[in-house]
Amino acid sequence: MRKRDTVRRTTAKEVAAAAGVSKWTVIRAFTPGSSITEESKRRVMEAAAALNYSPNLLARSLATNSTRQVAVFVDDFRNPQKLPFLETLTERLQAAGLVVMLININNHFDHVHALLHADQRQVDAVILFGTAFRDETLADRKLGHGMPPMFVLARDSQIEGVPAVVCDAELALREIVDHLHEKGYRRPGFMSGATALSTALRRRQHFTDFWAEKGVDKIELLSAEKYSAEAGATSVHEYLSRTAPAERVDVLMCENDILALGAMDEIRGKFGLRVPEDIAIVGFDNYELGGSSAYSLTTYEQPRFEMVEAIIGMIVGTTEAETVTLPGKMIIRNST
Amino acid sequence: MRKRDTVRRTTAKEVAAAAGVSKWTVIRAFTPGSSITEESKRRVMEAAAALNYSPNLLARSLATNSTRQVAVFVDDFRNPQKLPFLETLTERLQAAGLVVMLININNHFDHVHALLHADQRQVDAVILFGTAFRDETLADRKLGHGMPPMFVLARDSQIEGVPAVVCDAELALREIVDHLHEKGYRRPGFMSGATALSTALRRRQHFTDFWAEKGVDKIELLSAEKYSAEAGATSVHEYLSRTAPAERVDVLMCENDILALGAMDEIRGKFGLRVPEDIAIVGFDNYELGGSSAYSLTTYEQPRFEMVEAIIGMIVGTTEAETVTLPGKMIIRNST
DNA sequence: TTGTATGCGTTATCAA
DNA sequence: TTGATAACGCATACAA
Repeated sequence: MRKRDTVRRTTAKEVAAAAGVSKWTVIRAFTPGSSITEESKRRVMEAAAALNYSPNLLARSLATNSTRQVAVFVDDFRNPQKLPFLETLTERLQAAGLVVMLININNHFDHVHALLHADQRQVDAVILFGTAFRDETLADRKLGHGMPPMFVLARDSQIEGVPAVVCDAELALREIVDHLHEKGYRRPGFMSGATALSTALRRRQHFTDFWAEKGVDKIELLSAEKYSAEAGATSVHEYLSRTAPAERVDVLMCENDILALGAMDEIRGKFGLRVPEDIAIVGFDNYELGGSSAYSLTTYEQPRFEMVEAIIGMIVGTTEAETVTLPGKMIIRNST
Repeated sequence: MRKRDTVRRTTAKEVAAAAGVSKWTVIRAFTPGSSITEESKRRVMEAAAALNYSPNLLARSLATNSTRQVAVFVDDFRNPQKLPFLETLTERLQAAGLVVMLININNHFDHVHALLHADQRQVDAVILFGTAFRDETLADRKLGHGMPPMFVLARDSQIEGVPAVVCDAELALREIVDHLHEKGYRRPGFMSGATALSTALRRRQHFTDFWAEKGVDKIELLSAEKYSAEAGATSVHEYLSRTAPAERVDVLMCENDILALGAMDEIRGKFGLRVPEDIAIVGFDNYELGGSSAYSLTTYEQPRFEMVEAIIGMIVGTTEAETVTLPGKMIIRNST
């Protein structure tokens, strides 16, 4: 590992010597609200400026037992929706004096390893911001005690004592189904990404339930296995290939925008069908490109800012955190 | 700030007591290559497992003067290309035993603040992975000494002593211009995102130079100011509105895919023109969605894996790092 | 208000 | 090989 310049960081001790006070007075000058005379503070600050001193956060963390670092676990970098969320997360956390450790959860470094590692680094909190976490492994009792507080973002949490911040799926699906029904669609289909996930199952269940309320019991279920444009295309390709035109769905709801865009490409490009005349498409997330005239995708926007604020409130809050469900916004465009 | 469970992490001292050895022996058991008997190690490891001990990385960092944390500065979350790069970066850094601190550079927290902060946290290195850094401010002498080593990813570096890893722009633009010329285009345009950036200027310069070599001296220059689909659309809209059809470019090269996709939407959607028949489009980055049949965008792919490996090599390397230029790959699709 | 002693949990160095 | 002493830079508690 390359070494930083030989110049060491100046310490409180050195500033103290320069200012002619004890090092504890230097500490006080840098501790808001501590008792110190104006004169002492001024002299310390002058010496500090001259020596280019600033407190060593590492040492502070060791002494205070708080790093002001938050680990964010991500496992799904294919979903471009992650990016605006990461932007908002980092921005708001930084504003709160916290900094993000971005942890890539994958086969080589799974969430159990990651959690152990985050604990070793003494992070103040862990945000689970992925799709494919298996709740059971995190609920493992070995991990139960002494670990940093965990929170789930944009997904359900089945883990005891681990609250989540989610977009209200029931409300979202109700609005979507209402809209589709009103538009006259009657043969709905649902494409899910990861069928093993409780969040995915829940959305699908709401979709089915609300259609049932309207007297539509037959829901075509497609499974893309993953969340990518390619997976969406493959899944719809397989479906259209094996289904006679008269039997096909008239509207396909995809679990997220990326699946929807992939499906749309395949439907129009490879099969020469029209959207929404032959098959209408609905996504979820309101990814920027879905709004382009090339797609004009009807979708549902998660309340990103509110969600991020909520999870930060949980992290910096002092009271016991509880799962929060926030309403999103229906975005109707030309694909339905 | 919420406190972690009252259960404190077990320390080497406690393990030592349980195993009946001194705490230094415990440390040795966890230090590969240190001299310790098999028997001692076994007893320590047993006690450690029973007590659920693992070394505190914070304390280690303070003692060794190395945090094994790398700060990554990002200022441009609109470009989806950031996501795969972040994925590769985190994955490869983690494999090297390093972890990413993701820093959002914006108006409230500029790169000078961020650098000072990263220094306070004693990060082992800083990766500049944005578009709009102003080189001058980072070259400021106040920041010159004692700061962590800095490296620039996917952009030129004008900063003395700060090496960069970039995709070979000269090669890329040569291949692109060759391709376009071969296809018969003769009235080229270039849309840049941020005209103030040296990297942007360089690409444009190569584009102009290579066309000049082929006897084409007139290059239409568009400026989108920012890097977003919307900015690309607005820019091309303004251009087409003020330019008579006969005067228009026959091919428009955009500085990145997002600009290109935005421009393409506008050209086809609002102006009813065909791509590539009326205007051909070229992007840069090979963003996944550009490959969809809705766009089928001709573009240029940066050698992401090689670039990441190169920058990690610089970080963990012992010899003086020098700017590395790597060849990318031309991706020809139907938009040209 | 200011200075002193002690602790945070490791690593580095030396002596046994 | 093992134990002991010092150091990393700051914060907390207490005494002056």
